[in-house]
Amino acid sequence: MNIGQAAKASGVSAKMIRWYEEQGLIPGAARTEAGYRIYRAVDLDRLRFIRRARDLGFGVKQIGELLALWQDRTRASADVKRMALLHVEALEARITALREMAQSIRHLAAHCHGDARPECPILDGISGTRP
Amino acid sequence: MNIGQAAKASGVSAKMIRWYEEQGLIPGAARTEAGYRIYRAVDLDRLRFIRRARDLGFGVKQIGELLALWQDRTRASADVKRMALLHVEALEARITALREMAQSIRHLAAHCHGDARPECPILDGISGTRP
DNA sequence: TCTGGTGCTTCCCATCCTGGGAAGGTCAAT
DNA sequence: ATTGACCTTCCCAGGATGGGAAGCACCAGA
Repeated sequence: MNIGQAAKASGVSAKMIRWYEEQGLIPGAARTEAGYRIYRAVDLDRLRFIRRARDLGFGVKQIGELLALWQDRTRASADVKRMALLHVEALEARITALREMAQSIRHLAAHCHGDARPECPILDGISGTRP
Repeated sequence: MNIGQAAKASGVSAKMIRWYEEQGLIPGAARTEAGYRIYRAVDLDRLRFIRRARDLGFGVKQIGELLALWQDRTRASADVKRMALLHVEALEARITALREMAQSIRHLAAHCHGDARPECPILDGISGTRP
């Protein structure tokens, strides 16, 4: 299977497959004589794992750790759970930050007429004219 | 006022001040004969504006637009409000995505014993073993 | 006046993940 | 044999920030 087919089958673009290989997230693929990368079904499992982990917001480094845990038949589920919950906390921190931004802007916007007049509490708020 | 003092007074690091200048967000500062950038009080206003806008999650391009609106005494407040609410929507989209990630992980983790045993629904979920 | 410490300058690198595109080689079907 | 789709590597971009190096400028104290 060529990289393009592996990309379609796994949902990871060919570009990203090459990049994950470069980052050490997947082992260097076998090559044909012409230099084409060759993938087998088992490689697709790993790619799909990576894609799902990415969809869950894990970073490359964490995905590496998850892959190691996945391959380690003797790992304790506690190790995985700890990683997962730490990641949830990180996500929640980002959510909180974004929510505060949105709330601040909504607050400013609530006082803005939003008509043809130039007076604008939003710009006043950002500029500090109206603290 | 040197760039270091402007940085302290505005809350924008010297590095970022240079970068904003390069990006066209602030006009090229005047220079001493030795090449040092010179800032005046009015420049600080602009820097503080940028910092607050950044704190609200606006990107460089949007901050440029906000600055233009800020300087334009004849703009309609509706224009500003539209931008602000669009940005709120963008923030909410990101929040939603992050919340879905966190929720998915929490769901997987809820079924994970988190003890010394190797069985782990989290890894099963990511790998697709347990769809 | 010399000197040391601090601050300024530019330039490069790294992050984190993704995509675009160029130049050139390969494969398979016509 | 030609063509079109696919592969290879390499470079570039983004968006915002920080680290650090090499070299020059400034100021206070001896």
